[in-house]
Amino acid sequence: MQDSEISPAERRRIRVRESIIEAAERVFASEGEAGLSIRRIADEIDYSPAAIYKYFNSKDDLVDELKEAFFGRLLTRMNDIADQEAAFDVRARRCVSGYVRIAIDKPHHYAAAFSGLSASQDTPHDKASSMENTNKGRAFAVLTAMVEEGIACGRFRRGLNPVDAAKSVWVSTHGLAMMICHLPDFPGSAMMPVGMSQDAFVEFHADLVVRSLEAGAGRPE
Amino acid sequence: MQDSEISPAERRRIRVRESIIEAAERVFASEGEAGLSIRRIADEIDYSPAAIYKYFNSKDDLVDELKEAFFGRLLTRMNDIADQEAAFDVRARRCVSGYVRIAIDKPHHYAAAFSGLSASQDTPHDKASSMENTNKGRAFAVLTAMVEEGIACGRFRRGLNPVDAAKSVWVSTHGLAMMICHLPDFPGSAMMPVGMSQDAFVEFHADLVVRSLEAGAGRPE
DNA sequence: GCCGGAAGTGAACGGCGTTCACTAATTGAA
DNA sequence: TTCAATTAGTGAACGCCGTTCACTTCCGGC
Repeated sequence: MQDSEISPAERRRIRVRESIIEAAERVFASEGEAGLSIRRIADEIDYSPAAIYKYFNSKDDLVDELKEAFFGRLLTRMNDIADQEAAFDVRARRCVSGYVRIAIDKPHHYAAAFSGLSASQDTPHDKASSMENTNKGRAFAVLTAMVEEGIACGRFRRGLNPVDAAKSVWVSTHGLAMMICHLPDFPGSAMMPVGMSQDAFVEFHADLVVRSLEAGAGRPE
Repeated sequence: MQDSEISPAERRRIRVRESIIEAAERVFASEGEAGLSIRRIADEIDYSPAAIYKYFNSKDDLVDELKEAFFGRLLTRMNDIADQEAAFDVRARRCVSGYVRIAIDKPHHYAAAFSGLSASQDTPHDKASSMENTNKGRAFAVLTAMVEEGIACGRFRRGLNPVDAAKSVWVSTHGLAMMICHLPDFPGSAMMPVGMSQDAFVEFHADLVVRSLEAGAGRPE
């Protein structure tokens, strides 16, 4: 709370640390993980490469911090959507399309955030630590709550396990996000007459994803 | 047709080329794109690194060939499923779960096959070349045909554009495949009581994906 | 037997992450 | 104010990487 508590030395340290992250973020956003090197960051902030290691243990640690920050922004967006005053169907579809739009905004970030498979490897899910404490986990919780609301209000099928259903929704949404990250002009990159615009396809897909949970006379359970 | 047409020299060349691909495939499957280096392949086949460049213009070219071969196997699998004699619903769901199972078999291959964004960058979709001629494109065509059959036989909503609907299905399937590639124990890596087994979740997701296209009294169009 | 082209090589270039011995600066205590 | 101890920052190096190039060696056609 009181800034007087922290010394000038600490303040300087924080400033430098943040300048590293800023530089990394800048390079990352424009050139992706491939274009991001310790030496490049060092150039950007006029330090020697070795200096970075006084602030981060490894490049992976640094990149992990970028990812977690990205999930933080994603979480904020998800919460914003969940808190909107709108019909349930609208909010539900916006959960999907809003999520995808974040990937469209920062494709390099999104793709990278889901690339590493180390997180659950080094600590093989020792407690319930893998989720719950991360922004990724919290964003998923927003989705689960949305599904629960849908079941409670009768829009979604009773008997659906909210966690599993939320996973399925997440996965379907993730798929579109990834596809757009890797094939930047995705709807249009497959097949001939281009079909819809990207925006229209995102809405279309969001509709289908929500539909997959809806109660209907088609077939029950 | 006649083997006598090709000279011993050509035959040797082909043998070496294939030994390179074999070695690459081996390393790739076990250690992923990160563990695959020209020097490593050279070690594996007892050649110098420079020798590889007599057979491939670049590492990217080599990797592209691995990817295309992978899509070839995926296409075979998709065709097998489409040709099965089974109720439409069963085949439709198997399209999804079978696709995902390939990603489970060869996660490194699957993830890598969708990582690069170069393919549509260098030739910015000059003709209709980006698809149609690739195994990826042909696999997608199988999916589109499946959707068309569903519409024709009344299981899927009339008015659905088959290409767009197939894209949505593909994307949802791709999402699960990717998730499993990156978080190897995916269903279970999110939230507490683990829920279903991976197999069960794949089937569950396949069902939801197919449902999203189904005709039902819920809401029309 | 000879020659041209292909196959294969070793050394090098520039870039990468990372480490380490080192200097320069800052701080807290005497 | 001075001095020791801690910290920030550096330059050079190590071992990787993809790629190139001059070079030798080998093989097939004359």
